[in-house]
Amino acid sequence: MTLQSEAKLSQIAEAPVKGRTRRYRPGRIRERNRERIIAAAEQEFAQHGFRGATIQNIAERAELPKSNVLYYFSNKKRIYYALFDDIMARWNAVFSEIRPEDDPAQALETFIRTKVEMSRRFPLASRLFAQEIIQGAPFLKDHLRTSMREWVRGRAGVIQQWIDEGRMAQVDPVQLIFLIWSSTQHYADFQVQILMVENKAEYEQRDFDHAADFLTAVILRGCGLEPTKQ
Amino acid sequence: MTLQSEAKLSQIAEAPVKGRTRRYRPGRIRERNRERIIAAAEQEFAQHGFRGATIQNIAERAELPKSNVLYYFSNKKRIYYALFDDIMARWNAVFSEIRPEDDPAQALETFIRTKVEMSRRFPLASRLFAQEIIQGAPFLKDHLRTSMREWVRGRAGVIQQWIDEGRMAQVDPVQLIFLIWSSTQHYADFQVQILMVENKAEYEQRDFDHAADFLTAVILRGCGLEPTKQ
DNA sequence: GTCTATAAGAAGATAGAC
DNA sequence: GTCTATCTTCTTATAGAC
Repeated sequence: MTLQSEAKLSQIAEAPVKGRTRRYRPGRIRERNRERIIAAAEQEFAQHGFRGATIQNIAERAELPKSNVLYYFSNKKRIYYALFDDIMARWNAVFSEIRPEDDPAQALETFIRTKVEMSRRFPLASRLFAQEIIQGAPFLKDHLRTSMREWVRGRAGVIQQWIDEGRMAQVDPVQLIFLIWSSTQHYADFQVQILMVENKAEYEQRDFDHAADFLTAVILRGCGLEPTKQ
Repeated sequence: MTLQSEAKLSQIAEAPVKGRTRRYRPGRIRERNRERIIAAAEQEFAQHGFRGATIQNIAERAELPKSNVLYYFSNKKRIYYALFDDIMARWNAVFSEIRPEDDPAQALETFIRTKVEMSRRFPLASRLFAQEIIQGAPFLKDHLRTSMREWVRGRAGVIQQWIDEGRMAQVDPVQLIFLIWSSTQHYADFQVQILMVENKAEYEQRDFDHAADFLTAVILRGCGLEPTKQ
C-alpha cells in the first residue's frame, strides 16, 4: 500500500458530487469541514505521531463530533494520507530547482533561505514529516526510495558539476544536501528546545532572518563560496 | 512534576532490598529484567513517542509478560523517566567540554566527531530525545530551561571569546551549536531517509567517518578555520 | 448530511493466586 | 518474585436515528 495509491483513493473521495449543481455551491460545508479536520489532524499527528494521535483529539481540535471526522475520512489512515497529499504537493511546488548554469553561491543561498522560510511558515508539516521518518517512514518509504532519491541524485549531480568546473570546494554533494535539510528543518522540529535555550516565548521573523543569515554565511563559506549580496 | 523529582523516585525504587544478603546476589534477576525492559522501552518510545508506545509492545520486545513490566516500573511514566535518567547521564558524561585555552579548530572538530559518534552508537537515544522535543518536551522542559540552557550559555561564551580574540570568524555562537547539534543528530534521527536516498540497507562505520569528515571540513571552513591534522 | 449510541477491542493499571 | 485474571477507561469504527 503506497502513498500514491492511497492518494488516488482520497482524491476520489474528494471528487465533487455530480448532478447537484445548486446556486449555493454544493459541498461548501463539506469543504470547510474537511479543511478544519486537515488542519486539526496536522497538529495532532505532528505532535504525537500516527499511533499517538487519536481521532477524538482531532475532532476536538476541529470542534466537530468524532463521528463527523470519520464520516469525512472513514478511517485514521485516510486522514494521515490526506495530510501527506497536501504536504508533498507543497514540497514539490516550492522546492528549490538548482541548475548547472546557475551561480553556485546564489543557488545554494536560495535553497537555504527557502528551506528556512518553509520551517517558519509550515512548522507542523516539518514536524509531521520528521515524525514519519523517525517512526521508520511506514507511509513514505516508497516516496523516499523513488521521488526523493531521484530529486537528490539530480541536485547532487548539479553540485558535482560545479565542483568539477572548479566553481566551489570539493565537498560531497549528497552530504551537503543532508546538511542543508537538517540545519534548516531544525528550526521547526526542535522549536521548543531552541525557544527554551534562548529563553524566548516564541519566534519572531527576525529570528528566522538571523538563522538564515547565519546558515548561509557558514555553509557557503564552508563550500568555498562568498555570500552574494542578494 | 520535573525530571529531577521523578528521577529521585525511580532511584528509590531501584535501591537494593536490605536484609537479604545471600550468596547468589539478590536482585540479579531483577537487574537483568530491568535492563531488558529499559532496552525494549527505548526502542518502543523512540519509534512511537510517549503516547504511541504501549506497555504491551514493550513487554513483547522484552519477552516478558505485561504485568512483569508493570511490576518493575508501576506505570508508563516511570519507564519513560527511567530512560531519560540513563540518557542524560550518558549525555553529561560524554559531552564535549570546550575551554577558552583550547584550539578552536581542534575543539570544534572534537565536538562534531563526538556527536556523530553518539549518533552512531546511540541512535535510539537520539530519536527518543527528538520525539520528546517534537512533542513539546513535556518531560524535559525543565531540563532544557535550566541545565541545557546553562550548558549552551557556557559553550557559547567560550566560542565568543575565540571570536573576540580573532581566532575564528564572526559567527553567532549559539547558532553554531544548533548547527552542530542538528547536522550530527540528523544521521540518527533521519536514518531511514538517508538509507533510502542512498539506497543502502544499513549504515557502516565508514559512512559515519565520511559524514564526520564532511561536517568537520564544511563547518570549520565555514567558521574561518582550517581542519587540524588529528 | 449530521450526530447519538454502541459494538468490539485494546489500553493502562490492580488484585491476588501461586 | 512472578504471572493470570480482571477492572476501567479509552480507541477505532459502525449502525442507524434524525
